[in-house]
Amino acid sequence: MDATDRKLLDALRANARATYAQLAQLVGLSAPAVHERVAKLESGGVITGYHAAVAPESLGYAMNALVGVFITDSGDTDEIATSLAALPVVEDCWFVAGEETFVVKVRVPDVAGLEAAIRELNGIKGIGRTRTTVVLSTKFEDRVPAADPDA
Amino acid sequence: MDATDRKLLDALRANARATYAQLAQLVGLSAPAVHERVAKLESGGVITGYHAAVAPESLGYAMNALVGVFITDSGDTDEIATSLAALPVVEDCWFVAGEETFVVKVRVPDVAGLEAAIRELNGIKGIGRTRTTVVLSTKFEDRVPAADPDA
DNA sequence: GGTGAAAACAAAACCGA
DNA sequence: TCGGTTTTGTTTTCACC
Repeated sequence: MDATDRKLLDALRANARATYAQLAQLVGLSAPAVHERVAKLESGGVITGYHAAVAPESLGYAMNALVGVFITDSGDTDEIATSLAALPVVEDCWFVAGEETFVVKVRVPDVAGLEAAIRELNGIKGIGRTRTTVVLSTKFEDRVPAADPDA
Repeated sequence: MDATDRKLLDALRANARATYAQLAQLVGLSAPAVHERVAKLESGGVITGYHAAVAPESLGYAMNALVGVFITDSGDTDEIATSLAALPVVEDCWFVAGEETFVVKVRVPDVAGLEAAIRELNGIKGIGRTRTTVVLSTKFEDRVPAADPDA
């Protein structure tokens, strides 16, 4: 992983549909050379995928919330994580060291959807109570630090 | 936005570098027709971008944490949001209705980086105190509900 | 929304430092 | 080992139906 690789990573993070010719011009190499580097970044597990970002409101999901999950004394964290993964409303799931055991981010259409989501969460075996923090607005999201220090 | 558009969205979310020919085969249309649909989804603000997902550990960021930000009586939320945006360690920033005013997710290399991040946050004008919840492991992340109900 | 042709691009084999 | 060049097949993009 040299400076060229980091430049390629930043370029692909900004636009995953950039052509190899465009990337080649950016880093001053030929297109096949860039292709080879990107292939190595993919197979080496540095690049884990390419994803289109979709405006959630366009799909009718206008609301989200952070929910702290407190487990019961007998709750099994692996089992609970599996149950959380089975709920489509749960967008992110972090196992944390804090007051709660998990923090999840749920994405719902409206308050009725939020109520349903919280009821679903509270119904999961091993979950004691939840603490919900409603997101009023997302200032920014998914802003990974630049790979290239001169960016 | 019909069922075909939703299928295209899901396909591009799974693989943003899919070719129009591949997408065309998936939805049973011609490549130019798919191209036109995708262009409309882009210009209509449904697709907001295409991003390569990079394993944070590959860039030396092995740790992250959720930090609740409590503001002082005189704190201005817009001003604070701007200050938070200026910190590269802050990956996500939500303005919330709860005990805290903001919740941010920070991405750091190690505990020393976390300490530096918390010090930085506490140094911002208008921020009173912070409450940090260390993420032990990310069970999953950025899992937007499928656009296509039959997926 | 489909078709077809021109231009651009991607992937592979091969050559050179 | 890494990058450049060439070649071949695919894809994109445009005009037109």
